[in-house]
Amino acid sequence: MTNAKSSAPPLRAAVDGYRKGEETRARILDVALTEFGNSGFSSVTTRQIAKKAGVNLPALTYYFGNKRGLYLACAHAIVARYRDGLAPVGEVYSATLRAPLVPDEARTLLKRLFAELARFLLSTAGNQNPALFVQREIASPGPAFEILYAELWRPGIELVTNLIIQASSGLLSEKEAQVRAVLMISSLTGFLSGLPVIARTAGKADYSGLVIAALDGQVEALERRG
Amino acid sequence: MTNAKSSAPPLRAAVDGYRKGEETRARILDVALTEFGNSGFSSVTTRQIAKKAGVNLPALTYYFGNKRGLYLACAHAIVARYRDGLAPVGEVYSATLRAPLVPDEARTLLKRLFAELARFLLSTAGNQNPALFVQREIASPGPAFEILYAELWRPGIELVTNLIIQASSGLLSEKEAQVRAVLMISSLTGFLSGLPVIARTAGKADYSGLVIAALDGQVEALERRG
DNA sequence: TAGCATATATATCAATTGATATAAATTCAA
DNA sequence: TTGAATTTATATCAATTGATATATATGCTA
Repeated sequence: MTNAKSSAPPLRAAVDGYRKGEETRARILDVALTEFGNSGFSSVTTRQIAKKAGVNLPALTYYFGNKRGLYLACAHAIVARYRDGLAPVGEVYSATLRAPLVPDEARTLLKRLFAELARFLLSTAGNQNPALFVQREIASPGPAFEILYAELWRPGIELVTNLIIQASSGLLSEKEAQVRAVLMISSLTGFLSGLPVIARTAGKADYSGLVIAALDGQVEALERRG
Repeated sequence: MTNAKSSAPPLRAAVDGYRKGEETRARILDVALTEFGNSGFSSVTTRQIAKKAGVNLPALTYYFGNKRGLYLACAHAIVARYRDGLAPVGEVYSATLRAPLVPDEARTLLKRLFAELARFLLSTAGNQNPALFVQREIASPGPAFEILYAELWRPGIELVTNLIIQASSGLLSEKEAQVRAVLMISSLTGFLSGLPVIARTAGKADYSGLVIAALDGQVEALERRG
């Protein structure tokens, strides 16, 4: 006996037969991703989301249980989106685990990693900014903190820290490398936050090239032996 | 005729005779700074603030008009705090205006500026994080956006951009320099957001030295002629 | 096409929240 | 000390918000 009430499905899973339902589910999630990402959990009302998604209020409950559930679904979607978007650099991760790297290899991997990350974050369409969502949740922990911390933030920092240590041929301590890792990643997400504001004065150009160049410079600037 | 109701002062200004009032006003502002800074405008309720400040609800209205007014007062307080905290580097600002700088001078000034900024931001007591407040407001504009943008963000970016251009002896374009400026400043504020999370695994040590060293490295890495 | 699971819509509830009317208490100067 | 200005407290309002009970419509399969 798992559930007393077997009528009225408590939650709609992401996979099912009925096509229509999955579409509206996706539409709601899409809007929620945008709204929560831009304004945060408590600034957004369920009615706003329902309206923008073209559904009525109980639909949110029907598909996601409650507001918190919808927020968590967004977090999971973001994690998945990162995994997809950064699949090309999956090799980087495994490479660092395989064996110690020559410093120059580590630098190359770092550059590739940040280039891919910058491209991914700067290209996400529909003014959905997954990085902003994550940043907000890290800065002031909400319902989705644990997921995003465990699935994205911590592994990301660890990977970059590890690569930085190897790029410096051990010149940098774990702590020093960690500080640099956080600074570099933060610079990217912070840049994204500032982008709409920058676009006020400067044009709304494509910044990925400039950002990648700057990050390359930072990698190059890491302490090296000799 | 400025005001129909001359009874019941519509807002308590910051300066007045009555001592007690100014104290509670300051206490409310102090709590608001912490709460808004940590959680943002709409996550914080006026009751929370009133309770933590040891006053009752109408006190907020009495001193600040409404929630928005209190939030704006926080923004102004933050601007003032920045001005005070960064007074030592006021010279930097005037120096860049005086005359063109030799690249090495610009680098020195940049390092000093970031060192002071890092020290200031990493040392603000009472878990009040002015940078987080500003960052949030820039990332998703709220009632205090215009103030913080005009008084802090824009001038800060412009100053750093200007210094970076001079440090690179004109090798970097305005846009390239601006990207680097945003990245560097963002890295610092982003680091602050992540600090509580970092302190989870690593200790809650004093990071200002490490951060300043890393930022120095970034300044040193700026393109230079020859 | 019959019938049941799925999906959408209406109306409404209870709690929270920002705000105010109003009264009591306190402070300070003459 | 008196008295007016200032400050604090009580009680309450109206709007918003998340959530649900309930009814209707739609889609899929046998």
